[in-house]
Amino acid sequence: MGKDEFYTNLKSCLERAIRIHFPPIEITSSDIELSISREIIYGDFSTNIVFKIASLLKKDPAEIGERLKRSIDDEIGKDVFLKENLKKVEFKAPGFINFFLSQEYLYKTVVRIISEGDSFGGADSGKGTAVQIEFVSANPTGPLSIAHGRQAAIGDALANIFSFLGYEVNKEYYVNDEGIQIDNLAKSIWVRYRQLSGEDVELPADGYKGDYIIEVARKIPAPIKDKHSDWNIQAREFFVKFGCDEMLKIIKDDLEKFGVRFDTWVSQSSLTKSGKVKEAIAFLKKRDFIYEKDSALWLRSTLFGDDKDRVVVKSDGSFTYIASDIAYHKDKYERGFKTLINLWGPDHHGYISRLKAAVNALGYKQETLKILIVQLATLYRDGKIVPMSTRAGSFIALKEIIDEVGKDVARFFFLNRGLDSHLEFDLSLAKKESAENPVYYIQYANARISSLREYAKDSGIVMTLDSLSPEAAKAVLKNLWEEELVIVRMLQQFPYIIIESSQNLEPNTIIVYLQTLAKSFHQYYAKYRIIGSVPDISKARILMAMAVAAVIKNGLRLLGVSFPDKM
RNA sequence: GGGCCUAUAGCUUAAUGGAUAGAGUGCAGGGCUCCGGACCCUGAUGUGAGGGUUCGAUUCCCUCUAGGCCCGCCA
Repeated sequence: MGKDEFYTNLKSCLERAIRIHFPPIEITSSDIELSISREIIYGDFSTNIVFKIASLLKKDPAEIGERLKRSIDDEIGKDVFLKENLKKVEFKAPGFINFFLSQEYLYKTVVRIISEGDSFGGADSGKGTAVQIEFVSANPTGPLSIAHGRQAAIGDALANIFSFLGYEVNKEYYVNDEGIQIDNLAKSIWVRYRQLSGEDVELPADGYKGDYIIEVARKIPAPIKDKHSDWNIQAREFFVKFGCDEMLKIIKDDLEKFGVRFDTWVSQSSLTKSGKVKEAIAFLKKRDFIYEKDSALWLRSTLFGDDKDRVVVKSDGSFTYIASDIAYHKDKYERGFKTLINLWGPDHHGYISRLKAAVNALGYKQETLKILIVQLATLYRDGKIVPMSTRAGSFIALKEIIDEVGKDVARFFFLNRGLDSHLEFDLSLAKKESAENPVYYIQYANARISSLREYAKDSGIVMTLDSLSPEAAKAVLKNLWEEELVIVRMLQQFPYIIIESSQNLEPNTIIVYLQTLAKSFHQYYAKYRIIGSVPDISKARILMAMAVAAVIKNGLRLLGVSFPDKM
């Protein structure tokens, strides 16, 4: 969890208390879990270490808990910093020790949030480590689908989260511009282009039937018009290039609409042409991880946990897909990335062990390659499944979804559940719900606060940290009541939430947090007046509200969702 | 046949092995002459089935049931 001063101090204090008062047991630092309390009544931080000690010593947790609590109190008594920032430590049955933050700490937190603004919740724990996230990487044979949308939303959010934590993040899109499907695309465009010139040519049975192919064919410049009347090598070469370029334009356009921008685009053909695939195989051969059988070249992936060895060079001399992927990942590491994160669809899960084996054979640690399987997104309309076939041309593109429900709702919808769960996107439901989507609930809290600040200004209360020194602000904040401090206690959790979300690679964690925070604020708002007759109370409450807005904005920004001042 | 993912309220879902399983939506009621009603309050409905490990299981293991996906010298 967090590495900030308070957290580290508290944890080492806890460790000392255990070491000193329970010397016979072996408890390492990693055994001690100190986490954000699940409920505010259980304090701000909790540990369940009592259970562990009790079970090691075969004693009653109640007895251990009381003893440990006293030890912790002693240790805190010796530490000026903790004494100031902690209000109380309690032992609560069945075996938790809960830590409550002091009001002093909470006042400081409000001031810190307002002064740090956009950067509150971030950290430099990444220390500029180069991390690459490769996602979407859809074949350029059609517009992006709903499944790609889900990956795009997740990949982009993860990239934001890592860069917020101080990592140097690269977002990459791998373009599969070689192989049978691309030939098929080229041929389909060629057929449409011949048809547009009035020829009677039939689309092959497995050709791409979508209307976008006709649109692409229409874009073929006039000088080419009658150049490729036959399907031959020259035609193929031209239509592959032209088709990929045009499809990538469509894909980039869709992504742009969705607010996702990639830093780099790497194509499979560029790896092949540069000789990197050959090099990678030669490299593995030198390390003796490649052998020949049935006139094909095989990778000894079984040495690294794969079920069977894999062909890398077919008997006809051409490369398999894994061959390009080996070269691709070798190239990623050579570009200096320390951690690689790949987002894949579930249809590729069987591919994980072979790529990990390959990475291992290349001499890199498997743990540096994290492959996240993003489960499918199935599209429904009126409870009925909408078939999604690129080839048959019958599908709803991501673009249409964005057009129907808007970017914010779409992104939120995609992020609002765990990666592992299948996502059911019912268009009719999404449209119906879009008016009352939870994303608006969160955005609304921020809009309310913006308007509140306008109102405050009109009432003659100007609140900025420029007009109020941190010391003066802290003095004003003494007017906060218990219910307001509960909200502040939630605000101070934000940096830990970000870290948690980066550790479990789930942007969803942030959404859950933001919803809870927004709820607390709305409840509070309905119950109390913020701008009232006592100026210092009004000021304190506005400062609290400003801090809430800052946290909501930072959270939404990481998710790629907007936070308008007016809605 | 082998493997991966999933199963929580009518629906969509949350919960690093911990405390009373938390929300939204829907349903039944109620709330601004007021800083934004895209809001708030009250109520009912619950972990697919069966075993096991553990002080403690929605979470881990096994079996079963149901759904999705994969198992090529395709990409």
